[in-house]
Amino acid sequence: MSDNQFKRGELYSFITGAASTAIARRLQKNFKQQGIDITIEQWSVLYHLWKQDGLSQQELCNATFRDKPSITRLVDNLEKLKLVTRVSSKDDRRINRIFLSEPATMLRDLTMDLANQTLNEALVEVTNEEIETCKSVLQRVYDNLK
Amino acid sequence: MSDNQFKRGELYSFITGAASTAIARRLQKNFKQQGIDITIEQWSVLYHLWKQDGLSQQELCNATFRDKPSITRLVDNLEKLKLVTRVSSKDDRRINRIFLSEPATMLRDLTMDLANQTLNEALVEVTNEEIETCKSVLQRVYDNLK
DNA sequence: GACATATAGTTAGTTAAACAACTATTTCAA
DNA sequence: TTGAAATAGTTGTTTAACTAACTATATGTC
Repeated sequence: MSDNQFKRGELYSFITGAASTAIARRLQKNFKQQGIDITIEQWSVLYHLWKQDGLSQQELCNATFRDKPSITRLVDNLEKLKLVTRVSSKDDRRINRIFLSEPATMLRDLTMDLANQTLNEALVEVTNEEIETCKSVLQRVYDNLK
Repeated sequence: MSDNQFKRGELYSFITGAASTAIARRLQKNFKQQGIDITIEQWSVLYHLWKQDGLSQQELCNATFRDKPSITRLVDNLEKLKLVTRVSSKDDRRINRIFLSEPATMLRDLTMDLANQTLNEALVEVTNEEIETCKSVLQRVYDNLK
């Protein structure tokens, strides 16, 4: 294996996403400690609905980088939990708009606080400048591949 | 929602791991195009065995950040594909050592090349200095949470 | 030596991701 | 206006992650 390959090999963590996995696991643990029984994936859907309620499933696909079957099943499970409801659009009956329930609305502030707290735990000893660099690089990586 | 929370909200991508997900998807696609029918998760196990053959399942857990059931099933599937074999240790019969098969050994160079190629696609327009910063930050994040 | 404890791995159940194949509805063009 | 193509969503199948509960083996202490 060439030196070049060896050096690249150190980028293994870029592929595995160890850091984001660790953050997601910690956030899940922090949710659980507060008695909040939703998955991080479900939370990520709620996150976008808190920003704008009534998104279609396709819009949720785009927002969360998930495919349509994934969103179908996440919405299925969120409906079972009575956190959202599907409402078929009158204008275009192919479209389901997803609306937050009262209990889901109430989860917003607490879970956002827990997300901030988790990020603070994660970013100890990381400067704002470094964070900006990471955000910028991760965005470029995403754009390069999409 | 306070300004502070709004700013933090932009760190959403740190939680979702959109960039590493995108890299993994692209690598999977590149494998498939070359007729290589293994998952990225299976590849990540082989990756560590290529560095050191005969690791125990527990050592694979540590190396890949996975829990024991996940490794049990990944090794199950790799065995079905005839890419590895479990060998019970004589010294300590609780331990399985996992050894690469001949076909798995042959996959090494091709898949490493594809991983490098995928990272090159991902890191277009990213400087070496930025990469170093990201690696360092992601490592600190991981260490902060483990 | 015996028993408590720790360690290595497996099994079961739920949730999620990826892919392919499918239905229903809308759009658009001949 | 009709029929092809595009769009929105669902279903089925396989693989994987996480938790909890489990078995088997080893360790260490009294």
